[in-house]
Amino acid sequence: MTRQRRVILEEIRAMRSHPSADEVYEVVRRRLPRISLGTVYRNLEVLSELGEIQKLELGGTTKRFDWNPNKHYHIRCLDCGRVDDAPVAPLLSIEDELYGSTVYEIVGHRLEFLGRCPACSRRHEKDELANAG
Amino acid sequence: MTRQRRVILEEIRAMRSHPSADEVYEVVRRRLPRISLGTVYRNLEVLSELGEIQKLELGGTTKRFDWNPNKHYHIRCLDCGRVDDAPVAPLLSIEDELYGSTVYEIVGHRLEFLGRCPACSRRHEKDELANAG
DNA sequence: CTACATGCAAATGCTTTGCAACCTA
DNA sequence: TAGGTTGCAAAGCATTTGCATGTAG
Repeated sequence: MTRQRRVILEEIRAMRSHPSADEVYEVVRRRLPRISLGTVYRNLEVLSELGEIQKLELGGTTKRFDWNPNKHYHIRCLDCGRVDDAPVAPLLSIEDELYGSTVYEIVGHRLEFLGRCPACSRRHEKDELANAG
Repeated sequence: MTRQRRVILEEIRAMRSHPSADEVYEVVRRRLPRISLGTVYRNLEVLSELGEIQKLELGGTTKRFDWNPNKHYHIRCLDCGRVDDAPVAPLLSIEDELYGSTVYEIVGHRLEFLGRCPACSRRHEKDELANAG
């Protein structure tokens, strides 16, 4: 556990959001100005393998990281990419529906909700009005 | 509707799989040797906007395309990336669980199953045995 | 004829990697 | 001091874009 790894973990836990590697880098840099982006990527990988954090592969190009390593779902804004936890209980038996009807060995599932956050929702309404007028 | 666009659509429908842009390119190239990868990307985008095909943003780095534009779920092999349809009925009311408990305007959801395809399953078992012995 | 589409190549954005120097246990 | 880790820079990969030319309607 190096200084860099410890600070990265501390900062992610302090943020309590769903930052990209680059966002983690920007925050950690305030405490460790000489840290490199590569180190951040490597440690985010290690920390998620250790089960300290969770790597999120949601839609879009950028991976995100979650201070909370427990299984839960997320909702993502289609306009700005903002991600929040989705307060929906895990679907415990959904995978059972596949037994017998797939050739795959089932390992898990991923559920993501798509929507518009309040800020983008307002902007969107305004655009609609403008287009209608 | 250019020759390129028509051929791309025909080939995706003939494949009936879940090809990446590059895989579409390789197949279409057999009929149109001078087509460019950029054209394939642009047309896949247009065709999915037209509702002729569907763009899939599953986990992993690569986007895939589906000849079937209707909503349905998929299962992806964690080892080789193979993708198949998941024979699970769409969850019609799952989004209702979010009403009132999220600040987002809900637009939809995405569900993906993760597993191991038969080929990788066999390979995995062999590895387990090797490690145990 | 005009607007849109193409081929090509360069650029983009995110992520990974090779390597020598550097810590940490 | 041995092995993992770092900073740096370059490479990798999927995708997008600028631009001059070509083509469909």
